[in-house]
Amino acid sequence: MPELPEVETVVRALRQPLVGRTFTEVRTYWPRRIGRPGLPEFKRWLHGQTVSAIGRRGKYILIHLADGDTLIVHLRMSGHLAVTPPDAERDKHTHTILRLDDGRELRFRDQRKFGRMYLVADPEEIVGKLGPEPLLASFTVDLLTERLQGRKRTLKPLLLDQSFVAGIGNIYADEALFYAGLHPERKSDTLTPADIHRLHAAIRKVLALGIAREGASIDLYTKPDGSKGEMQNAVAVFRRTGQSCYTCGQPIQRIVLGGRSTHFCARCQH
DNA sequence: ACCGGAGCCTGTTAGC
DNA sequence: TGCTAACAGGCTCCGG
Repeated sequence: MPELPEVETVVRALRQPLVGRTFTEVRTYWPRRIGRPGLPEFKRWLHGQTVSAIGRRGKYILIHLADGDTLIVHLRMSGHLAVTPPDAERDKHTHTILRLDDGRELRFRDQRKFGRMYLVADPEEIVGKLGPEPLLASFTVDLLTERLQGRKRTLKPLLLDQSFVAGIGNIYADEALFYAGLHPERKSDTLTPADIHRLHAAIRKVLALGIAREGASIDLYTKPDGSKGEMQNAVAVFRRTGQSCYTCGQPIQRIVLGGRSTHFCARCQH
C-alpha cells in the first residue's frame, strides 16, 4: 500500500531518469486508468511534453511539465511506476506505457487497477483538498491542535482522512498511534495538549522512518527497480496480530475501524 | 459533523 | 483436494 514514505521513495527514484525527458508516445490498455481528461485528449495533450520536475503531495506523484501542466499519478493499492528499456518484458498488469525520447519507457503497472493518472493545467484540481504535509516545518503542534478544534472523531479514521493530514495510510496510522500511546478508538476531542504533542511527534517519526527505510514492502509495494523496502521489518504493530508488543510483551490486538484493519497494544495505548 | 456502506479490482486465503 | 466466498485496501460518493 503506497503511502507517503513509499510514494516519496518512488519520486526520488524517478527524478533522475525522468527529469528532462520528453514523452513521445502514450499507450494504454485500460482506459479507466486515466482519471481526467478523457483518453484521446490525454494522449494528444501529453505528446511532446517535457518533464521539468517531479515532486509529491500526500500520496500523489506530481510530474511537472515544461509548459506548466502537471501529470499526476496516484498508486492507490497496487500501483507501480518504473522506467524500463523498451524491450523489457511487459508484465501482464502493466496497463499504461509512456514512451520517452531516450528510447526508454515509463510504465504504470497496477494489479488491482485502482491507480489513476491525471493530466491537468492546475494540480490543485486534484490535490487541492489535501490537508497539510506532515513532514514540512509548517506542520507544527499548533497547527495540529488548531485542526483538531471543534471536531469529535475517532482517531484512526481521522488519521486516514487525507483532508486532515496528507499521506498517512493504514500502516503509518497504526504505527503513529502506537508511538503516541493513543488508542485507535480514542475520540479526538478528548486529547490533552500532551497527547497532541505525542501524536504530532509520532506522525513525523514513523513517516521519516518509513522514508529512511524506503517504504514498507507489505503486499505488493516495491521500489521502481523492483527491490523491496525495509520498513516492513521495523513495524511495531501493523499486521503483528497476536505477536508480542516490543514494549510490554502483551499480544498485539486487531480490530476493524472504519472498515480498516487496525492493530494496537491494549496495554500501551489509551 | 461524523459515520457506515457500496463500489471499484484481483490475487490470496479461509471455509466448506 | 477442489471449489466458492470473503477479504484486503485508498478513495469517492451516497444516505443516515
